[in-house]
Amino acid sequence: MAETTTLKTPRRAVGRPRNETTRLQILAATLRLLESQSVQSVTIEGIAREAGVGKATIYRWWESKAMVVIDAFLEQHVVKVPMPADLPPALAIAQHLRSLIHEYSGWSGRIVAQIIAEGQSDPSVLREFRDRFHAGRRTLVRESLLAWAKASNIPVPDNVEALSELLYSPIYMRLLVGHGPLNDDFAREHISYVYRLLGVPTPDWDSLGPVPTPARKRARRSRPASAADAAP
Amino acid sequence: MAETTTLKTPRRAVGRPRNETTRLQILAATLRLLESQSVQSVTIEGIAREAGVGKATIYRWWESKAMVVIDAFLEQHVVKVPMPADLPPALAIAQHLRSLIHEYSGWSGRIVAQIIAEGQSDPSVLREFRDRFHAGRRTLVRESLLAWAKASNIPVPDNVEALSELLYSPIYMRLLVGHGPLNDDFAREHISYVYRLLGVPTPDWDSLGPVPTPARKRARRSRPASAADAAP
Amino acid sequence: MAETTTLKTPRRAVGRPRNETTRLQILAATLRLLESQSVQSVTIEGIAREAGVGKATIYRWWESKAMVVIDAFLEQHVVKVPMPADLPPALAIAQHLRSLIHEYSGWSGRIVAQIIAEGQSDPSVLREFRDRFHAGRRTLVRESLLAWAKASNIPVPDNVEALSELLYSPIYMRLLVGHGPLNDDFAREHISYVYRLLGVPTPDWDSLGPVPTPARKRARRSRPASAADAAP
Amino acid sequence: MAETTTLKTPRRAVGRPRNETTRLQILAATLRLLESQSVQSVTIEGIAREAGVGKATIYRWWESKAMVVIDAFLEQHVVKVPMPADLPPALAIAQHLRSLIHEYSGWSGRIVAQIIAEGQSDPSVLREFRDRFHAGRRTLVRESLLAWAKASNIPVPDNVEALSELLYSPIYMRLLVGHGPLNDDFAREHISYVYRLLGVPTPDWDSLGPVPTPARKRARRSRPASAADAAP
DNA sequence: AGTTAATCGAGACGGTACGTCTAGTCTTATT
DNA sequence: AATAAGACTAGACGTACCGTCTCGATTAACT
Repeated sequence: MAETTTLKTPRRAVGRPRNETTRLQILAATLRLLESQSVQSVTIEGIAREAGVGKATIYRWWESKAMVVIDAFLEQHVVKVPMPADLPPALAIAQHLRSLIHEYSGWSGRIVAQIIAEGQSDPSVLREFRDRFHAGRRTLVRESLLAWAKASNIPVPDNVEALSELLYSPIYMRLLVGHGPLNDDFAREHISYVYRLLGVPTPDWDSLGPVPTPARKRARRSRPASAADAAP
Repeated sequence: MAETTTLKTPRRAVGRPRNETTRLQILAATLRLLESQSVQSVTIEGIAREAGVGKATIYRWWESKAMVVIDAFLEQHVVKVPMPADLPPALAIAQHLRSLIHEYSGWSGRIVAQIIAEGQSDPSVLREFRDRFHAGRRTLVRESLLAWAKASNIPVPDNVEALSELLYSPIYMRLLVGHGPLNDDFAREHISYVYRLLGVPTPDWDSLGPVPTPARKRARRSRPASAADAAP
Repeated sequence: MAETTTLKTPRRAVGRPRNETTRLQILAATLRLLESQSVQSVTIEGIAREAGVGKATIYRWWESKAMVVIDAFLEQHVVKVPMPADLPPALAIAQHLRSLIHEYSGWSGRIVAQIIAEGQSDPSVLREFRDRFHAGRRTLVRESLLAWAKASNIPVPDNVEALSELLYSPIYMRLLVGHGPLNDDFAREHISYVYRLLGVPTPDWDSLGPVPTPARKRARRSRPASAADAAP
Repeated sequence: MAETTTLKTPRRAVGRPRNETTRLQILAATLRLLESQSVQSVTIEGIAREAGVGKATIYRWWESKAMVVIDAFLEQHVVKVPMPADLPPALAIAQHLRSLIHEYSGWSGRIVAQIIAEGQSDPSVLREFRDRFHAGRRTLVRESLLAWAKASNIPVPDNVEALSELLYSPIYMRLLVGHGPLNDDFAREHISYVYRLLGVPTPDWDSLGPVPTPARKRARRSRPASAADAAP
């Protein structure tokens, strides 16, 4: 990404240095706009206006609107969906997926979906999405799956990604195609079926406790655009 | 929607009737543009120009650019990915998925992905996509799965859609997130793992024959925008 | 004009004859629109809509919007500003001019001004205006002036039109340029000065009675556009 | 103390300053178009195209097409019709009117007429016309008339404007209504009749010399629309 | 009574302009 | 240098009319 490179190179900071406040204003303004608009309908002009910043400043540091959105989203999205460390792999993964589904059912899901959407006509956005959203999560899950495979004898494929994909894809497909809701019923149905296929007992849903809603700061006041509104 | 006007109703047909040629010109022009541009970068103005048609004519019959694209795509997409009727369910489904993966690896996939992308900021587009692309396919697969379940004793879930989703989602996710290629290796890997989980022998890949490439009319001359360009 | 020609030629009235009601509907609709809009902002489309009539019907019988407006205006403008017949020429002319000024100070004046305005980019409109509005009035005044010249010995020019123009022009100029109001003070000032120059006693204003406001049917509800709103 | 200096200059001049070249391009393009089209048929889009300028730039600085036309016209109309300073009032006024008639008989007249026409549906245009075309001229004539009145004993009215109007109006009425030509014969006829009424000897026409055609830069190549094409 | 020709409503259609908006780039003054 | 402000070209937006053009349905006068 753009502004993260500055640290690496001990650049001779000639001239006025970059104003960090400005960067934060831009990201904050972007989030503010995303509370009530879709990524598509947000414009760089609009962000500049909202942030009280020159358009050129945005163009200088980000190569596209979607990149600003990604930065803005990650800036506040500190509460990433974690992989519970204190549970056995089977439960940890189940809980993780459940949290993800819950997370994606709201504002965050809309943003993620719209970032992927932007990526369909801009490969660099999609790459950025993969690198900064996806890669980490994927690694996390792979490790959990490998641990699980070592502990039990579930039929893991040669390429463990195939199983990972089996677990993840239905969530993303619902997020993007909206052919069904992203709720706890779906979570249970999906997870327990896969576990059944794996020959593993369905985790006791209630013992997992409530969906960990870790202090959502950003209320989804008026959802942006709202695409995938469920379906029969 | 536009041209789906119920023919059964003996419409008053007052005023000058719609010109079918014009409709076809618009759809043809749209396809022509989509060969070299992304859906996002195609404009209604551009379609009108290419088709030699007034903008208002497009606005009169379609409520958004994406709707035109959907119509245009379906108009030529006569070669839908079929469900082979002469094969046993297990093989038919495998072959069907394989065809779909192949189909989505090219121009069609890019268009479908970009339609879904448009849908992220316009619910009606997503709905239209589901109704006209997805619903039919889904029904087809469900019936095949039910036939299969009756014939063998694979562990079908209560809701057969859960299995359907397991089969389909990884394809759509690759299409949209681009974390991996949509090629025959993926097809084999994905299908054989799910079949293994279902306790069914992996279909003999070679006996399925080559991917049925049924007379592709529309060559993907210069791919539109190209999003999900593989990944590490 | 269009529909007046039919009478001359004993045209082979084959086919469906023209519908007189339609013609009246169009003219009535036009007047209705002119009560709240300027001639410029009235459209043929709008007239057709208001009259519940096909656009082509208007195009068939009138060659431009302005022609419709002229017809519509004259249709109701039966109460033309008359030349009082029972008064001596000096008084008749004074009274006539006074009436005209009063007439032009309201809705009628706005319409006349806007017809002349349309005429600036369409010679045929201006010609029509002259033939149907102006010619009659001009003749009337010429005759009165000649009668007056014969009766008294006012210094009439070789071309009596020059005097006519002196009397009329200031009214039209105020109507069109709006550098001053069109009210009774102006009428008095203007007429008495010209009469003074002619060596004729100023007519006794009060003896002329009130401005003859002959049963204005058409209230100027909301004036169209209103241009010449007086000035210092 | 310090901030008083900043307040001195009212010109904030923040942001990129206006490009004067652009302004001139727009006005030049407007004049170029007006050589072959009527004001009505000129469009802002057309001006932008001709000037090689964005539409928004025009909308930023002018509130209507007519305003651009007024600016463009005045930009080149440096050769205003002057009031000869070296002649006695009677002759100066005669010469001035004669020049004006000559001026208005061509391209300039058409433009002025069409600006007034635009003013009939847009009060601000008419106001602008009065302020920038008319006011100066009016003042000039009033002063000449007052000087004349002081020098001789012509019957000037209480309000000197009434006489001014008598001299000017016939010219404007011919310009706008086109019931007669704007040529030297008309000039002579009109002026000599008014002078006769004023009890002043008709100026010796030939001694006035030819109509001062002061280096017309702008040839009227193909007249715009041509409205008031004389009349019987 | 049937034929014929024109009228009329409705509205589709290719154009064109509207006035607004945003994309990116560029210019100036300020910090 | 970096920044805010904003001018600038370019071009799409969606709407409104233009004037022309089908349609189908009427409506008389003339076969």
